Amino acid sequence: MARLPEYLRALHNLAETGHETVSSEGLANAAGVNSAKLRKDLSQLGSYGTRGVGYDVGLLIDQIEYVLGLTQRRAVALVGVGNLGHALAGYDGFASRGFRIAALLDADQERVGEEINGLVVQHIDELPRVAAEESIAIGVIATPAAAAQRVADQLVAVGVTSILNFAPCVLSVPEGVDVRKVDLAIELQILSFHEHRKASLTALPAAGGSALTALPGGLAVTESQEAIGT
Amino acid sequence: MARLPEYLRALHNLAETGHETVSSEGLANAAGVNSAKLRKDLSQLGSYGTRGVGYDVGLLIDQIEYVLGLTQRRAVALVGVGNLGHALAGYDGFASRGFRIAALLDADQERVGEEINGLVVQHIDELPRVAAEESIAIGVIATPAAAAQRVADQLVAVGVTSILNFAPCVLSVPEGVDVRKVDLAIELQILSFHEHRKASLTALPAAGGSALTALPGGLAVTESQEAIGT
DNA sequence: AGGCGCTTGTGAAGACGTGCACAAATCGCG
DNA sequence: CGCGATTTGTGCACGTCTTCACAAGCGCCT
Ligand SMILES: NC(=O)c1ccc[n+]([C@@H]2O[C@H](COP(=O)([O-])OP(=O)(O)OC[C@H]3O[C@@H](n4cnc5c(N)ncnc54)[C@H](O)[C@@H]3O)[C@@H](O)[C@H]2O)c1
Ligand SMILES: NC(=O)c1ccc[n+]([C@@H]2O[C@H](COP(=O)([O-])OP(=O)(O)OC[C@H]3O[C@@H](n4cnc5c(N)ncnc54)[C@H](O)[C@@H]3O)[C@@H](O)[C@H]2O)c1
Repeated sequence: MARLPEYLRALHNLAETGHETVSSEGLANAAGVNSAKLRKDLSQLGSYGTRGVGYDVGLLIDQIEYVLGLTQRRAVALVGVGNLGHALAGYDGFASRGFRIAALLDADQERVGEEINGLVVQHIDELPRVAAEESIAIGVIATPAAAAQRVADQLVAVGVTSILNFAPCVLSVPEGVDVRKVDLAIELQILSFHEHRKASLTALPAAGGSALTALPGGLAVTESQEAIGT
Repeated sequence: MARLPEYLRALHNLAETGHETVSSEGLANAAGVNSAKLRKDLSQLGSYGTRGVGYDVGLLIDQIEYVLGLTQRRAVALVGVGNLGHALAGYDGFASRGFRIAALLDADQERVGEEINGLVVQHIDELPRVAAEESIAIGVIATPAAAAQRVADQLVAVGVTSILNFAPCVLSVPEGVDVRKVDLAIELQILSFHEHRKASLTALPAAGGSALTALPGGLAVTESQEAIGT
């Protein structure tokens, strides 16, 4: 389930604020989901809370971290140390959430040798050696779109089976390799769509427009968070 | 539909490579989705292709851009010009996809006055004035999680109804305000989950483990892209 | 003009996710 | 020890999304 990491983050927050147990409703609130959904997710997971009491925060954290495979600190290789790559390399949120940036790689000789956050940028051709030394589990692509497919192929070639792609393009990978994409422009465009929809609704409260102007009203967008509490 | 932006990007690619028309199958491939799904999405949209030929690329781009509300170049305010904020401010992919970064805001006096990409960082207290001047449509939050809710409140107070949040926390906003969240650690954790699942499957090909080790096999994660072609 | 191949648009079936509502279980307290 | 308050786990129904499959439509070639 894609919501498990969200629960995990909320649980860590709760643990830091001293809570030892939490009810499904409390955790659901903290994670921004329905309590029934949360209970169903957690029951799928096999972990058990105590009826009448709730869930043991520490136990649940361990359970979720186990299922997510976070018991081992996975090594991440970051390819493309440009504008975005720098920000990612300097981000401490990875380390605190179960990951270790094990290598920074770039094709630009100008960048090779640069040190960021205690790591030295290496040339992309070093990838096979680095992968062997560090047993890279996840590859992050932060290169321009034109280079992304090639980098993906290189990552796959050295045995990486999970890729996080920031370049705005679709990657072709062999079966068994997982790709997740983050595209900021797409996120903005989805927001823009909602803006447009909202504008159309207020401007034309009682239908009337052409098929085109009336259209945006009925479309749905998933994965969004709208209007949670106040 | 959340897939429209993906189609749009693929269409722009096709337009640049000289294609004038495209079949649903061709576009579906380029966007990494099923062709039937794509046709259904496009028919929902009301735009029409020509049977036996396909879709007119230029026309379809116009249609989708209209529905997404990209005919007007929306103004974006970026709050939190730190590690990540710098990368975003320096990113040219926004401008080319229908957006204009209209303001950079930060609470740190040290950062106020700094110029990035032709824009000067202003103090967050200037937000009301900036919003009035630039008619901000979308707010991007790139501050630490602890400040995110406060910033969101400030954005809402000046009339922003769409927020893109990079801070790892859930935001409470009034009804009618849309929030989308991007959390890189969550993306990595989902990949880690898949790694774990794959490892469990190869290690225990014929069941046998405890309930816990057997569990990761049956869980699904949406929004991912797995094994598309080769 | 007619037929043929190709492509769209869509009906229907199935899979999937969501949320309600309630029984079962546990704890605390009298 | 028993009862009530509380909370989990889940059966069920409903709506949505996905995919297949095919009829209808269009253009081209003869
Ligand atoms: N900067 C952002 O905020 C941002 C936001 C969203 C998406 N993106 C996307 O992220 C990607 C990177 O953006 P950026 O702003 O950092 O670009 P950038 O040009 O600053 O950095 C790209 C880096 O990749 C390196 N590179 C190029 N080809 C390579 C190869 N074959 N192997 C290894 N390294 C290679 C370059 O040397 C450069 O250092 C782009 O696809 C962009 O669309 C960036
Ligand atoms: N750097 C990354 O690659 C990365 C990746 C994923 C998520 N994030 C998240 O993005 C956020 C920012 O990360 P960062 O690395 O840029 O942090 P950062 O500390 O480098 O930058 C945060 C900036 O926000 C400013 N700020 C703080 N409070 C503010 C307020 N109330 N109003 C306006 N500005 C305020 C600070 O002055 C600072 O400039 C964090 O929540 C982080 O978890 C960052």
